[in-house]
Amino acid sequence: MTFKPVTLDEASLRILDALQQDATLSNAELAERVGLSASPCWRRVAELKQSGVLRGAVSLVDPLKLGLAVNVFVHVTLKQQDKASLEVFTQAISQRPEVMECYLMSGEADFMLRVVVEDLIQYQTLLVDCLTQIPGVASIRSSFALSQVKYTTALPTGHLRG
Amino acid sequence: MTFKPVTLDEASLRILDALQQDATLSNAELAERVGLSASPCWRRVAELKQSGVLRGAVSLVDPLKLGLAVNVFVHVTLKQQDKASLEVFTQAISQRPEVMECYLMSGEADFMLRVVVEDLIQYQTLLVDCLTQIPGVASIRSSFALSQVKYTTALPTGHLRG
DNA sequence: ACTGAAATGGCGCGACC
DNA sequence: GGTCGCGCCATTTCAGT
Repeated sequence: MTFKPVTLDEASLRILDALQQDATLSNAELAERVGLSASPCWRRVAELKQSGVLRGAVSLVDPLKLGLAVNVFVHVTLKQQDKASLEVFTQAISQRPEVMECYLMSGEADFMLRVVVEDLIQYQTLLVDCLTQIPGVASIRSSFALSQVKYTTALPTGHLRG
Repeated sequence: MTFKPVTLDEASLRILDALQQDATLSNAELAERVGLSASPCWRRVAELKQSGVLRGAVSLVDPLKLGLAVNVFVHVTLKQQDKASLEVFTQAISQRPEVMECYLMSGEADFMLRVVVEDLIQYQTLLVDCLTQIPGVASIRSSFALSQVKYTTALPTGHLRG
């Protein structure tokens, strides 16, 4: 299980902050930025990786440059909430590349997805070819985003300091 | 404006796919993976960067390892939807590190946020100290995620191929 | 546990085919 | 788009404090 938190001192938190902003930093630059010298900095990064705090690094792409202008939030309810139904839905959703995020929700809707598509036509295709085909789906409600005001991958670390 | 899409051939799409999965790939590894040799591969990456398709690279951190177990979706409506009100809200939200995403929505709610926090106490703090303090906010509705079923930063590229 | 030096080896990056 | 190769610099180890 990946569930146990970790104790992190100030230096490690600084490292996480810096790397969440820019993963291309060389170890030398990173060390300078967090106020360590190269070796201990490198050691901490290695520890953070192997403890699973740092999960890897990814490049970020501008969705508009790919023509992906539309974010759709999809609220899905299932006919039954038993484990098997959830599993089926989860599996079906996970392999769809348009589905960026999926959450199991409390309250009325069972799942909420963020889907990114070029246009409404393409969303309709996803809807009829995929979502409505998944067994156990009772209802689907879609909300459309007009624009993305903020999007970050950098988790807050303030709660772990004073 | 960062709005104009770009024409991308198969090799560039392969590069984007690879880098969206793993930004730590060296140019040599990347070249091999996409079936190019090093120089042309490097040239393409440079072009993708300067055309703004590649926006940079970030490290991803496991939220549970930081004790950030709760995702909250917050639906906010404003008293008026004029430009000034939107601007005020946008500004206030942008600097809060707990706010991971914010979208301007069509339909009933004006904004939708994804907020990540340790627990409900911390969410309550954000609510009363920040969200309800923003001038022009008419109503706030919160939905809680029980778990994150899928989360990816990798945009789909399939729509740009055949 | 951090520092600094030092060696090695990979790779960025240009010139040229 | 591919090949070659120089030279830089980041990574990694080791000894020292």
